[in-house]
Amino acid sequence: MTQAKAPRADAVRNRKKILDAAGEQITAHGPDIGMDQIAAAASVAVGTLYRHFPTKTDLVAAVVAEYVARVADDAEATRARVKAGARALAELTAFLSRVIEASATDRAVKAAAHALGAEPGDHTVEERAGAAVAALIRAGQDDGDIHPDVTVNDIYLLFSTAPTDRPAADRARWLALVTPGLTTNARVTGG
Amino acid sequence: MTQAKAPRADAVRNRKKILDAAGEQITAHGPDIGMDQIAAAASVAVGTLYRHFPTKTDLVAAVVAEYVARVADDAEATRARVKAGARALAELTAFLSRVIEASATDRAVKAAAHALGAEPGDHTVEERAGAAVAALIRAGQDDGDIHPDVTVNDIYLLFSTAPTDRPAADRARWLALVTPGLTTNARVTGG
Amino acid sequence: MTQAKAPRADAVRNRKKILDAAGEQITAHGPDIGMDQIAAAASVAVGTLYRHFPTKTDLVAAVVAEYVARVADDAEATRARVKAGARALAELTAFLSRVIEASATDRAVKAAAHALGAEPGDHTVEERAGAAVAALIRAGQDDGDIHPDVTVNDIYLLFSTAPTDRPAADRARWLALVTPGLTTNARVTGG
Amino acid sequence: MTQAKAPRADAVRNRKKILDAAGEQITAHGPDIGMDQIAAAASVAVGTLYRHFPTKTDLVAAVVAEYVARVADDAEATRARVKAGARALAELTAFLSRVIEASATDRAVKAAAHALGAEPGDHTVEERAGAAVAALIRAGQDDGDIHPDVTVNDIYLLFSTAPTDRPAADRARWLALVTPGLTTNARVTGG
DNA sequence: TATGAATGAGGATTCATTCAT
DNA sequence: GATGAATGAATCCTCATTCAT
Repeated sequence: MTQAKAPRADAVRNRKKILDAAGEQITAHGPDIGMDQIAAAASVAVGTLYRHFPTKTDLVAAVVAEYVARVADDAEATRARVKAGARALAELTAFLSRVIEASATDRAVKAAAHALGAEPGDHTVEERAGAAVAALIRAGQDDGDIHPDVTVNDIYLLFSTAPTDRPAADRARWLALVTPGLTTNARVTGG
Repeated sequence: MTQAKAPRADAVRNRKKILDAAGEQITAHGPDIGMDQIAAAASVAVGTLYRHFPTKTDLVAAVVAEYVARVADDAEATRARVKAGARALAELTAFLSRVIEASATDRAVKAAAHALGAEPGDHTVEERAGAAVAALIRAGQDDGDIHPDVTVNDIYLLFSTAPTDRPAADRARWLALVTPGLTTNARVTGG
Repeated sequence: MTQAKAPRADAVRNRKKILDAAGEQITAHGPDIGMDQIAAAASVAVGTLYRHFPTKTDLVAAVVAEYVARVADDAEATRARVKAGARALAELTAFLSRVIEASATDRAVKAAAHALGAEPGDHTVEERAGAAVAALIRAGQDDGDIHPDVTVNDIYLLFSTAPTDRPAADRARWLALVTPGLTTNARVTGG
Repeated sequence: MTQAKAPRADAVRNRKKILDAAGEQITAHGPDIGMDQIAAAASVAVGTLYRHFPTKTDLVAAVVAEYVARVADDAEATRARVKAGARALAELTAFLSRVIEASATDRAVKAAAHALGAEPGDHTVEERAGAAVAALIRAGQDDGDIHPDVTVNDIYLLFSTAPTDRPAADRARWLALVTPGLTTNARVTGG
């Protein structure tokens, strides 16, 4: 009913600046980076930072949310490609790989979130990603490539345990070790 | 003649108390737990704590070292069993499982170590574990159970990414997902 | 247009309060006085104190600098008087006396500075004082009152060895003992 | 009446070791050196150190006392030489110089004593030094070399303000500046 | 609304001193 | 008597958060 609070052009701009700076700083210096330093990196005063995010926890949660949103976008794009005919297993693997690479950049963000007990604020985004990944899995299972037991939670489990802070070679090897567990004939007892 | 410098009885006891308390507290409250709190949990004064470990980093390193030593012991016992005729793959998997279960207790300790840049002091222990694991792998490869590409580093990679802070069900599922990558017929292209 | 960044009024006031309190506290209780106590004496929180002076060393250095500045002012005023016709030797002696009296208040500050290895930040002030004193000496030498060998360093040497922590009578006696060394016919062998 | 507590050979030896070590350590690292470190330098345990000196203050006082005793010895030797015919003023000056040189070594000891509010324990020694110096002064006054106003306290005043922590050149210059104040024709008005 | 100064609890660490062995 | 481990108050400093301008 009330008007949607007109311009706020700079407020929006500030929010973005802060979010970016926070991501960079946490990535670069770990979760113990100070709020003052984040503010400085964003060329804002601490007060402004606190106006946008009442708590450090809130800020970190927002950074994580942004990251999750990117993952969700990627997941949906991947699903679209599969719908258009791409092989599901290959796409899923590539998706996993991409996410891990991205995480390697955002390194400590997860740690920060965990350390602060930050709760993901926006469940919508997660559901979006979840739906897309579920579709990918189902497609792969229909192809007969992905093991029937595999669920979305398995993918999350792998995400959350990926060696994002290790060198690229380790990350690649890890993906290679982990992929068989998703495929049809990967069961040990299958031999 | 050979009494080893009389009165170290309580010092030894204290060292143990501190190490245990540190493990518990870090596990329970993360790496940012205060030294005072660890001291209190060990029923010691901070000074005592600092007499045994000159730095928080040193303390955490010691906790990690203790944990690593236990893993090394387990690895050697496992190797012994295999030498005595047990099937290598099954033993290795069980070993992995056991280590992860134990880690679940020590939860944040690794994180603390990493956050503080703690260096493992005693490389001997690591080598001990490494040798035992290498022997296990070789035995499994001789059995034709373990994939020829698998190395000790792979095992470490899995260790370090295990979801130690997740519920038991997740840990079990993770192990199931990851095992195929170690076995002979786990190659995707094998189908 | 040219307002100099509005609201520094209280910051300035606080800086002054801190500097004063620090001087008093160090004077009264020596260099080992705690930062918390200085803060309390200044009616400020420790944080404020650290915002103004990032280190105890910095704070002490600032206190010393303030003191040096006052000395420099006095030196210049004295030179001005001499330029206007006053007798140089008498003025120099009086100046020495005044500085020592002032020092008696600032007592342990020098010790604190030394103990903390505080470096004087503002060499300008020292040069200002040095120039003024040099002029005084030269004038006195032109008068034939001050011994030709006397240099600015001699004055500094006397400053730094003045018994600032002794009762007034001692300080006066010390000045009397030391003055002959500066005058023309003070050479022992001159007799 | 009771026997004088027989041997204690090692106790005596320990006391000496501690005193020496304390002197060295305080000289080298200032008054804030730890008791543990002094104990280590003396190759004793802290407990032993505390058996001999119940308090850090006591220890420092003892170190100072030892130093004062050496000065007293020198003073008496000097008086003896004057009694045997040496010129009093020259001897007094040389004595002053020697004491300052020695002090330069013991540097921070005085500071330590002051910082801890250490009271000189053995007034006998001081009286011994005082008597000798008084005799020297009187002899010089009888010679007509030393100004009639000069007292023992003046000498103490100079002692206590000597630039013991400055380079040798400064110490020499200081002595030159200060000597005229002690001699007969040092009065300004004498010209 | 943005700014940045102020707050003050909390953290790691030190060190004189005590006390069990 | 000697030893050295234990104690714990005290110190310097940091940092999330509040609030006056």
